[in-house]
Amino acid sequence: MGRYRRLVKIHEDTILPKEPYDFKLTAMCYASCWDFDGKQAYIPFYTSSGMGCTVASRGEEGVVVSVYAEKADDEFIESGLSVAKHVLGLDEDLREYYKIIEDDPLLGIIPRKYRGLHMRAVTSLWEGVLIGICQQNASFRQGWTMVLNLRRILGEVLQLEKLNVILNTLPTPERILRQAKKLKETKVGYRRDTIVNVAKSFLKAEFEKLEDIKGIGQYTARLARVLALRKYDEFPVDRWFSRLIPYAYESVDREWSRQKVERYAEKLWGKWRGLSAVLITVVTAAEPIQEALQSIREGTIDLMPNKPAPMTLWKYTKP
DNA sequence: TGCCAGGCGGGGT
DNA sequence: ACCCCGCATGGC
Repeated sequence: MGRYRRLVKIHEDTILPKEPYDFKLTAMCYASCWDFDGKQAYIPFYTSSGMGCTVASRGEEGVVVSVYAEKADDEFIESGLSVAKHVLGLDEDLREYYKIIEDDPLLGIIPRKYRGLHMRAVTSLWEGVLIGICQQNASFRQGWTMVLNLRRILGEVLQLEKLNVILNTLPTPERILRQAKKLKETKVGYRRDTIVNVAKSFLKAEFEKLEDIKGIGQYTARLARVLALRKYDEFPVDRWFSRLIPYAYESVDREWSRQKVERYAEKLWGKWRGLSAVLITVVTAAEPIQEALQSIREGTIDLMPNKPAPMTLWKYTKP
């Protein structure tokens, strides 16, 4: 413990993203200070022979992608480039989706004012699940505090040579189990049992669907698949959406059932509904439900408020 | 202080 | 197929 992994630069490339594409907006989406610093996006990844990290920034002709790794090995280059494409959605074609949400009362602002914003994905299903568990029965603020604690206390520490950058990754299942006692310090509370159980299941790879694992229900499983696989054809329904969707789209001031929300989302956004779920949290700044309803009512929703939100988290976290 | 919050499973009906 | 409760933590 306490040791840094030093990574050196082994490759650089420029990738042309599919338009419409805005690098900065995408890189800052749900990014902490370890994921985006205002210019560069940092994307750590694992391979069978060690750790790597891709650093991406906007260049003249496209997105400049540098691969850092523990060894100069082609395996890292391949992984680093494909992880960057996936996480930043460089090959994702949003033209059809943007047409669908053009006149959407919440999401319409994206094709109009924030064109080129894609969801920033995570690198693995495991990471998606970990993030999902931290959101269970917690506010945006508390949930992300837990995620950042997991990284700070249990994560791997990477040092990128010559960049003077140090960043913490989410812990692997192995690290969770090896240091299960330290989980207490991360303030995940009773979610600790779930996290340990899920780590074991991932290590043994002994499940067909995420929902088969105790502690993972509809919401967490769907959110994990949206974030990690860009599997957008399911809507992760929670209490927050059950209040917000009827309020924003039908002026109904009471909660809908999960099934009603799911069917309504399918009608509005079709196979893109999972993406809509994430982007609705982005445009509403993921405020607690009462405040979110108030902002909608008063027409004051703001993507980039002067407080922690999906698009501003990177400014409000400290290493 | 004593609720309450982007879930979940278990145990009741 | 429902309803209800407790679970740990932080914020107000």
